[in-house]
Amino acid sequence: MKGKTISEAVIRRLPRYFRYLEELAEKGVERIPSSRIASALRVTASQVRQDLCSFGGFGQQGLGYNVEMLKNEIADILGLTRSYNMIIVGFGNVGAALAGYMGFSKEAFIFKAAFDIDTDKVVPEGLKLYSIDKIEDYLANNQIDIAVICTPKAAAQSVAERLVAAGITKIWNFAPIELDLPENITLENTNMSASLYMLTYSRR
Amino acid sequence: MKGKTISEAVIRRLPRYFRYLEELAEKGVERIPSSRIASALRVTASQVRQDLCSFGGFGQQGLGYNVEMLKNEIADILGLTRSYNMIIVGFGNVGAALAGYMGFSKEAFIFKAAFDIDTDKVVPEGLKLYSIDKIEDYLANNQIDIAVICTPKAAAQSVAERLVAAGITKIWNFAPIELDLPENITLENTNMSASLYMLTYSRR
DNA sequence: GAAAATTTGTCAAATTTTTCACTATATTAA
DNA sequence: TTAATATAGTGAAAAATTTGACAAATTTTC
Repeated sequence: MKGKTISEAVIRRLPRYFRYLEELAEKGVERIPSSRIASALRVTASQVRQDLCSFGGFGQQGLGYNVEMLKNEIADILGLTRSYNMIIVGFGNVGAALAGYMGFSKEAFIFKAAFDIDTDKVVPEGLKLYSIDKIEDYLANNQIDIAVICTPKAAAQSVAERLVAAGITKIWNFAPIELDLPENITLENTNMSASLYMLTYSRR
Repeated sequence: MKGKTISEAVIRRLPRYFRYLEELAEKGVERIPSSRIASALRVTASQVRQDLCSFGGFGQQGLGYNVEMLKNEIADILGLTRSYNMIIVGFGNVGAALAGYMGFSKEAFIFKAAFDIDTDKVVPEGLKLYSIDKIEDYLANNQIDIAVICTPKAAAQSVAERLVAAGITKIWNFAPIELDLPENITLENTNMSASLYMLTYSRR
């Protein structure tokens, strides 16, 4: 299926493949068959092959896939080969957790600054904390790719509007509210509850 | 479509409907048409109607849906009308963020205890912190519905196995690793990176 | 070196999901 | 009271996704 555009469904699975391949690479695994990827991720081997084939087919019949090669290919598709400057707005528990989170690569995602009402909070080495009033100033003088909203629900919409007005086009929202923003803004919501509800919902 | 089983795709959207309906209810909105739900959630009105209809059709032609009624119905489907006792294993940034998170209803989800190597950490009022060695003891004496894993990557698999051995069947995993657990364990992964990667991936 | 085993790539079928188009019902305005 | 408007429910078409099956390529075994 080379040359075709990669479908939404495939893209959504890429982060999982990527993370698993990172794990394998760390362990020094060099090659892996689709069947093992499948069982680790609880999907079918056919799906893994179909997915991987949709952007090129890097496997080798009889052998499996080259872990390093596949990992790099996926990183490239996901845009992880460059770096992104980020700011966090609202430095409460969630903001602090993100700033300290070890799950994403430190090279690709650079937390430049955090903004909060309380500027006396303790922040990790290297991160600067400013008053939330300074957002516009800061954005006028610094090139920022992604803004993360971790404010309480009540503040989220107005903060989002200010960010957009200041030129931000990619927003990662952790506030538990549906933001109403222009179509051209790329908005990703991380609804922590959603995943939890899948545990309380009992299938069948 | 009454009577039919609710499809996977619909279930995954229910938490979003639910959160939006909570918002509306808070604002005192009594009725809402599918078209408004659709634009708020950036989906089509047709999909909203189809989804809601799949578990009963609580709307009224010409009028829209009753917010309170719909919210309760979804809460019921998602299993949010009872409460769940939870423990957090690994009380770092992420564990602390969850314990303090305001996004999910405090009635339904009760954080009973946290476990960490360092028992001197500060925990919120009402939550007890134990040494991670005490997990088995604790689970033998307390009825717990859901365990949340927030340990570093390296500890996650072994912690998960201990939880399963101690009788836990529902695990919410925040550690950035694919856990390998028996089929009968309900496992939900929250991969914080996944959502972020959707921002760095540029469509088209 | 031949046979057996492994494993990908890929086509096509099966299934699921989404969208469309229209009917029925309710409300509002004239 | 009637016409216009708004809106849910629903069957069916369309689109997207997943699964199954198998040929082709490669490695391993004997």
